[in-house]
Amino acid sequence: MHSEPVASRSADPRDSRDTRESRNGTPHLDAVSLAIIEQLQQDGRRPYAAIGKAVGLSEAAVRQRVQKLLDQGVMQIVAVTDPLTVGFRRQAMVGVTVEGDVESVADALSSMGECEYVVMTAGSFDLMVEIVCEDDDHLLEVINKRIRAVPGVRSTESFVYLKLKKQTYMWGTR
Amino acid sequence: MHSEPVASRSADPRDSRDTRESRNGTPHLDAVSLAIIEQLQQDGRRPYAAIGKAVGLSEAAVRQRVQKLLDQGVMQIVAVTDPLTVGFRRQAMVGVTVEGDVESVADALSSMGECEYVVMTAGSFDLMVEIVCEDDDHLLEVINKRIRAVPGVRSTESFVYLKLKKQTYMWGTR
DNA sequence: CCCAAGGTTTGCGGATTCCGTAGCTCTTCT
DNA sequence: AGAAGAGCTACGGAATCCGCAAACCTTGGG
Repeated sequence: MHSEPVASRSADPRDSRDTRESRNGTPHLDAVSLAIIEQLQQDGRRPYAAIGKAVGLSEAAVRQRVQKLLDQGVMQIVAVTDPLTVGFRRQAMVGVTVEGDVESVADALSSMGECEYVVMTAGSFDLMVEIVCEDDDHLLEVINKRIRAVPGVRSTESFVYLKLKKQTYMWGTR
Repeated sequence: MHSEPVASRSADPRDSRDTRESRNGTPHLDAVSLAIIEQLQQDGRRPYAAIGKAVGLSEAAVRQRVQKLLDQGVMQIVAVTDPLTVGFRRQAMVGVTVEGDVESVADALSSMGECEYVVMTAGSFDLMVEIVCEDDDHLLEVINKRIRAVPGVRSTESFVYLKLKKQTYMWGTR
C-alpha cells in the first residue's frame, strides 16, 4: 500500500477549511474529509492513526473529524449484509406513483420499519422503496395494506428479490 | 442500556455450533452471530468486549466470529453516506429486461464500477441496478453505451434519483 | 495594524482495546 | 477409546482510543 497522503492532490490549503453549507443544507465536505470517508469505506474499523497517515493528519484530528461526520449524519459506520443470508426471506423493490405531495408520502413510508431504503425519483415512478420482510405474508401485508393505505399513493409495482448479486460502497475509491 | 445477554433467548447450546450450509451455499448463522451482527449494525466500531457483554461471549470469541463473518463475506463493516452529499451528482435505479441467461447479464453489470447494487428480481424487470455517477454525461454513457451494449439486455428503464429520504441497516433490531 | 474570538490541529499520558496464542471442552469420526 | 477439529476462555504485550491543554490559523472588528 502507498504511504503517500491521498489528500496531497489538493494543493490549496483553503480546501481544508471550507465549511460552507450547500443549497440542500448538507455540509460541504473538503478533500481531507472525503479521503477519510474513502478510507472508512474500505474498512470501517481502520485505526485512526492509519487513516491519519493516509490522509496527512494526526490521529486526534482524524478522530475528531470522524466524530463530527457521524454527529452531522453525513456518514455512518455499520455492518451490512445480504438480508437473505440472515433470515429475512422476502425482499422487494417497490415503485410508487403519487398524487399530490410526494415528499409527505416519502416521509410516511420512511417511518415504516420494513422500508429500509426510500428515494424520490424522476421517471414512471415517483418513489422507489426497498422492503425487507420475514416472509410472504409479511411482505403482502406491508405492500397491500400499509403502503397502499398511505394517502396520496396512487399505485405500486413490486419487484420481488430473487438474488442479490452485488452490493458495494466503494464509489469513493474510483 | 441493558446488560442482559441478547442471545439468552436461545436456551439450546447446540444452536451455537450449527454451521451447516443452506441450499444456496451461504453459511448458516446461529443466534449468537445474528446478535453480533445486530450490535455492529448499530455501531460498526463498537469494541469487541462490549459486544461480548451484550451477546454473552468473551472478547476473543467475538473477535474470532467477526473475523470469520468478514472472511466469509457474510458481513462487511463500512462507512456509508448519501453519495449526493459527497459529490456524486447523478444516481439512478435502472430496471433491466433480459433475453436469455439473466445471471450472466447480472455478472456483466456487476463488473462495472458504476453499478453499486445489482439484484435479480421477479416482475416486469429481470434486474434492478443502482448506478452512481459523477454527472449527467457520465450517467448517460453508462446507461446508453455500456449497459445496453451487454449481450442479452433487451431494454432498460431509468429512474433518476432526486432525493434520498431513508437509508438504514437496522433490520436486525426489529 | 493589532488583537480578540472561534474553529482546527497537534502532542501528550492514561485507560482501554486489540491481537496472538496456549490450553480446555465438546463433538465427530474411525 | 483415541485422534482430529472447531470453538471458547484466559492472559499478557502491543497498539489504539480518548480527553485535554496548548499551539495554530483564519476572520472580523476596532
